[in-house]
Amino acid sequence: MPTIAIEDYLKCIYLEEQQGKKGLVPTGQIATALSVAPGTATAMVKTLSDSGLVHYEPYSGVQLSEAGRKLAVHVLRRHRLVELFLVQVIGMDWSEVHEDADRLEHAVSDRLIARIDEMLGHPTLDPHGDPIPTASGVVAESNHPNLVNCDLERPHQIARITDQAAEFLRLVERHGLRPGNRLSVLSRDEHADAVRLLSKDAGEVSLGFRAASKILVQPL
Amino acid sequence: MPTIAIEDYLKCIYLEEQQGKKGLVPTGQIATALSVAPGTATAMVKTLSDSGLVHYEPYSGVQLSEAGRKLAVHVLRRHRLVELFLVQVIGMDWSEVHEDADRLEHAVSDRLIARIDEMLGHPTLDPHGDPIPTASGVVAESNHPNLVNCDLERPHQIARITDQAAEFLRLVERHGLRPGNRLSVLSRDEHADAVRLLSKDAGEVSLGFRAASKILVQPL
DNA sequence: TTTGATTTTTTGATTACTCAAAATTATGAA
DNA sequence: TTCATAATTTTGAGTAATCAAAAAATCAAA
Repeated sequence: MPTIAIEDYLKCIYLEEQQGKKGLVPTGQIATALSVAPGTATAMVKTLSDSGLVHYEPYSGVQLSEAGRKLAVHVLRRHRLVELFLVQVIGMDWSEVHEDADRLEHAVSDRLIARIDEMLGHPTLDPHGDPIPTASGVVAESNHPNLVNCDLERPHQIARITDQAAEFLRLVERHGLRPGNRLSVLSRDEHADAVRLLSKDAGEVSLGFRAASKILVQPL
Repeated sequence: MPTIAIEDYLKCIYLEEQQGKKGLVPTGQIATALSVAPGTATAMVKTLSDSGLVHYEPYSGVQLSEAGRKLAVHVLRRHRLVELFLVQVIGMDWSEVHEDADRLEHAVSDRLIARIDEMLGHPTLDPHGDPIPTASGVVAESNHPNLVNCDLERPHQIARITDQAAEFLRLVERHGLRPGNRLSVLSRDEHADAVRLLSKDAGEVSLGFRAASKILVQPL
């Protein structure tokens, strides 16, 4: 039975593999993401490798094995279903469910997660627009543009927020940028590091490129 | 922040203090209840004592301190609210929620438990009839008779099942002895270790004294 | 290509929890 | 009261996860 730490590392490696497009995830990146010392991540990565959950290339990084990917996706499914459950059934705010889900994902049984999945009608997206993996481990990949590379002056609908940090989500919420809402990008200024947009909900808003790239949209 | 193990030990000591009427809970009893080696329980009890959560008398046993009791009751509140939630909201069977609750009780935040409490209308009893401690730590104590010492040939209502072991609850369920159901005790035979009863739901049933003592009732 | 900076790994320790088995203390029957 | 039995504690050891700091490897810039 995988420990909580192992589940956390696998989930982390999976998410880093998703965004950083390169092949291997360096141990330092894992350490930063999980807020542990570099040596700790190296040590853990070695035990993951010994268990056959990752392929580890010293001084280069790791990559999930098939077994590791399966486990990581299973954890991610629990996390995202729990998030949606907390919003839809418990009535919590979408911007504050992440921390709770981070702990519940290790405690919910398969039986319980199956009931939740059923109650919610086998949903495919969590409250942040992230895809919910199926019970068999399939993750629907979408390739929405983000606010940095989408068309200018064109109506879009917010599809997904790819950063769950509480402070970021609070900012996003404050500017009316929750998934589903409409907006269009007015202009971008690379040098000023600024993206100006018009939100149907909260009027004109300006974001840095870093923040803007975390908001995925769909042209209408 | 208390670890999961510490929460488990405190909850266990609390429950043992409740039923075994004597003052101190022996370490061996804790070891048995938690399925750990005797020496493990002794070691843990010492760290609990060092943290001021129990009063420990070597070779005699332990007793919760005020701080320990407070923490134990807090865990118990989470456990029982989660159990009721799983039955009422998720629709799980009352006889199978204990294991899930045993893990969720360490993962639900105060914020979440407050929402659950509100959703359920600030309930006072869990699905087994056990009292749910209040947020401030008050536990309503009741002293129902059980099937061994209640009046014979008198209609009673089942108030509480004081053993959450899955196999026991399945047996209880099979004989229609769920909380709320009606029954009367027909006869008892100390030598045969048998209590015969008439259940409104499932007809005549015979139980041993050990099992019968775990079922608490209320005269109608 | 050498070197200085960065990243990664190694080393040595620590905390939390656990076990098996030996040593100790308590208990109860003769 | 004594002694065998039962319960408890101690001892020695192991696993899992972590850190700080030293050592090694890699990378990039001159």
